Amino acid sequence: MNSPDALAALSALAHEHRLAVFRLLVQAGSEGMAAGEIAEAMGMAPSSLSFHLAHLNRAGLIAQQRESRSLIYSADFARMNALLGFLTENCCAGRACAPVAKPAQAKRRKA
Amino acid sequence: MNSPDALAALSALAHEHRLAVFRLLVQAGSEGMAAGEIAEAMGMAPSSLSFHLAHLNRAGLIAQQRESRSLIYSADFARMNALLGFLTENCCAGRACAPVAKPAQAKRRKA
DNA sequence: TCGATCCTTCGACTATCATCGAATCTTTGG
DNA sequence: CCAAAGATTCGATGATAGTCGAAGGATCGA
Repeated sequence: MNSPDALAALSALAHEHRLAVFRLLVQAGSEGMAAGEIAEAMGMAPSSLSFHLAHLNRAGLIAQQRESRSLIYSADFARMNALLGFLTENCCAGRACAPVAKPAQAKRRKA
Repeated sequence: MNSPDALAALSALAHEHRLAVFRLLVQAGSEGMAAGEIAEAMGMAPSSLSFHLAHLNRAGLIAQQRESRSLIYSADFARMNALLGFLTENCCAGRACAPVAKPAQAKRRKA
């Protein structure tokens, strides 16, 4: 992942409602959720939610798929993983900034 | 790290200039950099930079330390690590963010 | 085809962010 | 104490984000 993409992803997650929506979709798993379900769960106006979903979608963090009259949204785990990779590489400079890192254990890790 | 803190950190990093500043400080390591040096490296007005540094500081991502007339800023790796931990835990739902997701079951309400 | 459902787009409004010069604060050397 | 250096805070301005009702596009059942 490059800087502009990471920036887009960060910007998408850097909002209370969008972060909550994304976490909801993460919990929903690969099955995803319909826009209406999300709106109800979040208690927000459909048009407002749509705005945020579009934002997350542009950043590539969620995918959209039509199923009958409903639009199903689901989290893109690969994209999220790529973001974590970018942050680890570029914002930790090879230091012990690994996600869920064990205490600094130099080279050999004992299981 | 909790949601509000993660949100503050994400919001701080979700800006082109601030992300660049943070990466610069990460490269600078524990030694840090003076505000003036950063401003010159970034090519931005001192007051603008100060605005962004304050933002990063509020989010806990950087630390401030006076050294004579200069103010030295340095990246807080522990904080960054905490952010990565939050994202991994809360935005990957223990799936280790694997591109290959888990079992799918299609049991959705029809329209 | 028609009406209902589901969702997005549009339009207008408000709130917050980003920028930068000028003024201000802190520290230092003499 | 005074002047200079290094940064921040203030103030004004332009730009962007977020909200939500109303209107419009897509799909389905009958």
